[in-house]
Amino acid sequence: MKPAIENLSEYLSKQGLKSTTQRDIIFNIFAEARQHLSADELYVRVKKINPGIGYATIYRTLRLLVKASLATECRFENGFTRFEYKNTNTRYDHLICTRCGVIVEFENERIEALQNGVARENRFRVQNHKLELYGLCEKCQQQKRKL
Amino acid sequence: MKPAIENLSEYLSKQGLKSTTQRDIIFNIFAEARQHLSADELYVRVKKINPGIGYATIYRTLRLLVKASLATECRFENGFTRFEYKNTNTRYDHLICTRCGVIVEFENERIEALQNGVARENRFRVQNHKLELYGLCEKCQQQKRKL
DNA sequence: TTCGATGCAAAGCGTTTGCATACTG
DNA sequence: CAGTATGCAAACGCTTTGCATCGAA
Repeated sequence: MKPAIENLSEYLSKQGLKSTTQRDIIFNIFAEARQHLSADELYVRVKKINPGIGYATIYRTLRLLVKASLATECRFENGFTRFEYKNTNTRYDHLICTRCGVIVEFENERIEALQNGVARENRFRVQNHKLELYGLCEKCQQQKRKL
Repeated sequence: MKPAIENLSEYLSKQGLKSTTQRDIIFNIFAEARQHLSADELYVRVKKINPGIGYATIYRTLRLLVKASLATECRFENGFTRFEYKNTNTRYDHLICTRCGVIVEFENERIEALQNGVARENRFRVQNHKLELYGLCEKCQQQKRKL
């Protein structure tokens, strides 16, 4: 895992890439959201600020952010893909409610230690991992009981 | 988790659905493969036995198998989707080589116990989970060293 | 004989790309 | 000024669907 570069322009100048209004807008909205966004959700929000920005730029910028380690792409079950702003507080494991879609991040170092053990037994060198627990959040459990 | 129905015709008759040559061929090839197959890989294999079968039938049958709890759909990172034959030996956790794509299944009850603990703390009721460790398998680590 | 299942082709969806234009460094 | 970034629309890959026909019960 490379350390995240905290700001975009640093990455851009290091790579000889250009800083543009669009990239700034997209990155700011994305970073401020502090939640998992789909490309489309991001597009809608960006449009409100600058309606001229196209879908392609959203996707291109998201890929750029992933390369810059400023974002992570998560493909959940049911086909939905979300992007997540990545900073030092980002957790890589998720609880996902299959009813309302709420996502809770968590981290558990004992689980991670066991994962590393499993990898070692299989002579794998782990680069990254993904742990997702699908189920019902508290609210949805209650609502389901009422039905 | 519902218990897997070991054979397809049992499920079909229970649901008032029809048993067809196509479903039999697809299911047999799928079950015999005993490995993760993409819809396309399955299609190619099925074509060899009965070239008349169309893509749509593959997809429709796969969805049927998932409903029947005879298959699981796994969406891995990098966008590839695989279907996995589900029987009592099926493990739900995977080690995935990011270089050659090999998939190793594993199971670790200590990890699962910790997962349940995390869910409980967050008042989630877990329905199913997904644990994927991405990295390099032994062979690919060695090959990379040579380059 | 009825109603589900099939094959084909077309549509759908989310994402990527080619190209001419606009802008940054 | 050179070369990257943009917006648009078209292309893309994978999956689903509409429809006429076929076949199992």
